[in-house]
Amino acid sequence: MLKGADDVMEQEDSSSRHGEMTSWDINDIKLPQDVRQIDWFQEWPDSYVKHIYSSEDKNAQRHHSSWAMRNTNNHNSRILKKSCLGVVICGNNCSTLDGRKIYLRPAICDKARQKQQRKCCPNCNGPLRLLSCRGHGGYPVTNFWRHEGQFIFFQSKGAHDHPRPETKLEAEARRSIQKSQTAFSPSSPKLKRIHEIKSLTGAMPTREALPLLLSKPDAYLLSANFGGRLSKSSREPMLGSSSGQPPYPRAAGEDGDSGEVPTWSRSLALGKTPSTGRPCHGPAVPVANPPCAAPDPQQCAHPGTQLVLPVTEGGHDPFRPNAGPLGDESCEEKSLLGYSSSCLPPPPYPVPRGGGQHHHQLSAALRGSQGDGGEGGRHMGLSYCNDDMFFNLYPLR
DNA sequence: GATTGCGGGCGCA
DNA sequence: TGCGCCCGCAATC
Repeated sequence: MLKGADDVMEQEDSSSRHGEMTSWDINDIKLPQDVRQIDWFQEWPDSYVKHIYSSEDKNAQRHHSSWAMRNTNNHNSRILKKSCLGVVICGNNCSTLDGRKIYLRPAICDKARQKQQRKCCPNCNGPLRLLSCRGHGGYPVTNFWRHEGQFIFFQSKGAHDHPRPETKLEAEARRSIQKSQTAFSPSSPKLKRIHEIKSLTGAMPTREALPLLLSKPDAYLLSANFGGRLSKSSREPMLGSSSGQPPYPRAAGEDGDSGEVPTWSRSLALGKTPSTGRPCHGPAVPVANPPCAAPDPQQCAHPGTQLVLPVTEGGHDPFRPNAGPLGDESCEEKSLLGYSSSCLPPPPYPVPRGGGQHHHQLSAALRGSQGDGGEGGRHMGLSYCNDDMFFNLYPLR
């Protein structure tokens, strides 16, 4: 199935960019050991890419991916194979106030996933639907991990044909908040304060009130460090000790993968920053009045405290013509997300491939809501961001 | 409770 | 034989 195309793409990836560096296949009996450059850990590997990580890289050690990847038995104990589970979407195809879609992270465990699909959309209370990944010849994208000596070889086969789900940390945060919602009674002082603020601002507080509900605020900072560049483990690829000539990590995105915006930006976009700044008055996170076609919006358990994570940029270029079974949805999703509501300015650096789409989305956001979509309030622009946020965030880089 | 890794087993091409 | 997938188990978080 599409074997030929796969091979071509792999050839392109492997030979044209790094020469001998990636002229290997995960199934090779012998993998290169003369690695001079190792890669930053890629949180969103996509397409037919290969990476060589340091065996010291914690994320690589744990075979992390922000895609929801489940273990697949390939009957080869030397090569760990994982296949993509896709993304959980709202069956109502609802949008948040600022036009973002619901892209939940599928539970990895089968039972948990079934249980998850019985739950309702956190935004409109509609049914959830699993949008499975078919980016590899109609089958899920597969990732392969292989530990060889001081390196961890990674190979991805297939291009995700669905939006990015929320990251693991985001999913955990969402669960924490949902737990918090049930833990707090309506008369809870914290909830009361949230409602007060809401009544004052017309929008949910994000940076002040939400942390009160979060059980693990540190997780957000962790999330910010999950991305390659900021990851401690990635910043310290400790390979020089043995080779004498340290194989410095290649730049993210150089290998033709998603080259995504650093995770911190997404995390910050989620209102995950510590409450150091003033509240961002954008529709950054919560949805007070979900503009969805829910059967009965009042079914929402706690409409005022629903946290609808922007989840991902969603703008993942897989919104290509073959965007899968949800043709119409994918159309609409093209205009999604981006920085428009993230309280975060665009990265001041050229973003590679994957990031390019973010840049593109941002440009669209800056242009306003022209083009597709056109739903009111979808692109709220950067006026919602405050300058403090801007200047406080960039030093993080 | 959820995630992760492992391995047995089955069906298909 | 390779691949995709299901299932169960154990360890871990």
